[in-house]
Amino acid sequence: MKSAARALSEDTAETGAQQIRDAIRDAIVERRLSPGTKLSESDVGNLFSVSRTLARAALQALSYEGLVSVEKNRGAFVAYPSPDEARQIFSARRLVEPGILREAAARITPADIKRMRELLLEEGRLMSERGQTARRAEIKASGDFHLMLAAISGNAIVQRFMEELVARSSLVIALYGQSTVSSCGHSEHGDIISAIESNELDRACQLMLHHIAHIEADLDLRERKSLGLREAFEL
Amino acid sequence: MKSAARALSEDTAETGAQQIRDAIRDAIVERRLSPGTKLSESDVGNLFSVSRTLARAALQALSYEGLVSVEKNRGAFVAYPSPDEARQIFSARRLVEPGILREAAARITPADIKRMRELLLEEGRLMSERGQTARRAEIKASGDFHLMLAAISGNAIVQRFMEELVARSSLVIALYGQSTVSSCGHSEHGDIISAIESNELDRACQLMLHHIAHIEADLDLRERKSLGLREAFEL
DNA sequence: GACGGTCAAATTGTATACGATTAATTGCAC
DNA sequence: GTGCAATTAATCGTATACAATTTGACCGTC
Repeated sequence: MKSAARALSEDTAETGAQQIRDAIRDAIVERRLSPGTKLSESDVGNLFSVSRTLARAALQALSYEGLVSVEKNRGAFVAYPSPDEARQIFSARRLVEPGILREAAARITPADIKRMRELLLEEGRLMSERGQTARRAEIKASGDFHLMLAAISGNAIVQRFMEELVARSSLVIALYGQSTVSSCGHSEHGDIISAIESNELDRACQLMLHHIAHIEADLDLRERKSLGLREAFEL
Repeated sequence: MKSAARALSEDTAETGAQQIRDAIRDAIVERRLSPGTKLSESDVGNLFSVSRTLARAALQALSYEGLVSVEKNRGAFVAYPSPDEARQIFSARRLVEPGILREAAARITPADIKRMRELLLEEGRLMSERGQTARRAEIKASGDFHLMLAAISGNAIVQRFMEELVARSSLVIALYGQSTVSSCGHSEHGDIISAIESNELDRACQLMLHHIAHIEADLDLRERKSLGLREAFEL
């Protein structure tokens, strides 16, 4: 759907920096790049065969999305969200997603529901598969559920906001997630769709809030300071 | 409060591009720059005595906030939100602001209330004054009310989102606003504070929604398509 | 005189170059 | 051998330079 949105606006293809940005973002969201990894401008540039100018632009863009943090005169790193940031991310999701759900439910079409069910199926299929590739695809699919709702809501601004929140959630889960299993309770997605379909709006919102709480509950957000040397050895 | 937030993070002062970005943003929000105005990279660079590199970075940053639109190979322009975009902006505000209000109410301190009351006083004072300078200050103060609530909510992510929404709202009002008077019904701000103070949370939310609806109602969002050539001449 | 195409001016897209800041390594003194 | 200081290497911050694209003008032709 992203390519479609890009196609219709034609020259929104813009500059090559966008492609690099998207590539790096995907790598971060799919957790091929770990939080804290240094992203040197030269390295990024060489990797994509462009100058530092474009690499820098891409990194700047990612910093606006909160996926990388650039420190003055030090460089860019894959963001390493603090426990507090993590809480804020999920707090923001609890704030926004019920509203998105209501908007989406008001505009959803049978075709949309069909596509969402297909996405769910794909998600389930990936869940049962083995291997890193499947795991990464699953991570993406699980986020796509929430993004698709945002897309259906028809509000591009809120949609972009959700894209940021979902991406950053992935980082948080990578850092603080405990269970090895999927980031999202898969069945909960299906329940939400069903509730929407049967017009039980309030219940759908409740399910959504529970779903988010469920994800957050799987995190271990204890403040393990970046280098707790003392405790790391003196235990 | 912005300078305070910047001061404590110290080297978040970052690059000179940030300053340029802020300066242009202020100019847009205070409506010294009209929607559609071209922002040539060279001109911006010369104006601030920096190279095109920094000017470009600043414009890119503003485009992420939706305040300027950069068209490939054509340049950057102060954003000219379409009626549909305008509706999305206010729809997003209706979606987010009640939640912000609830969060803020849960954490607000007497000191916060005092500061907000001071802001309200300042707002009222500016409202009675004459002149462009006062008008611009009033615009800013009226937005600051909503931003302060977001700040009190303690969620930096939601806060940033609100900053974007408020800034873009200013653009929309500049374009489609009808009444010459202030962008926001001033008294409504006071009512909201009072409701929060007396712990009437639901009523505060209702007031907020009405307030937003009130702003939107003052707009003339008839589709005057940028170049409705046909209708413009064939009538 | 109107239409079409070619050319020139201006502006953006990208790359490279240079200065500044930070981090690391080496060397020296203790 | 340890700790500090100065130097070196690497990386970022910014400016400049060149290539590509667009825009408006000029000119010839119909």
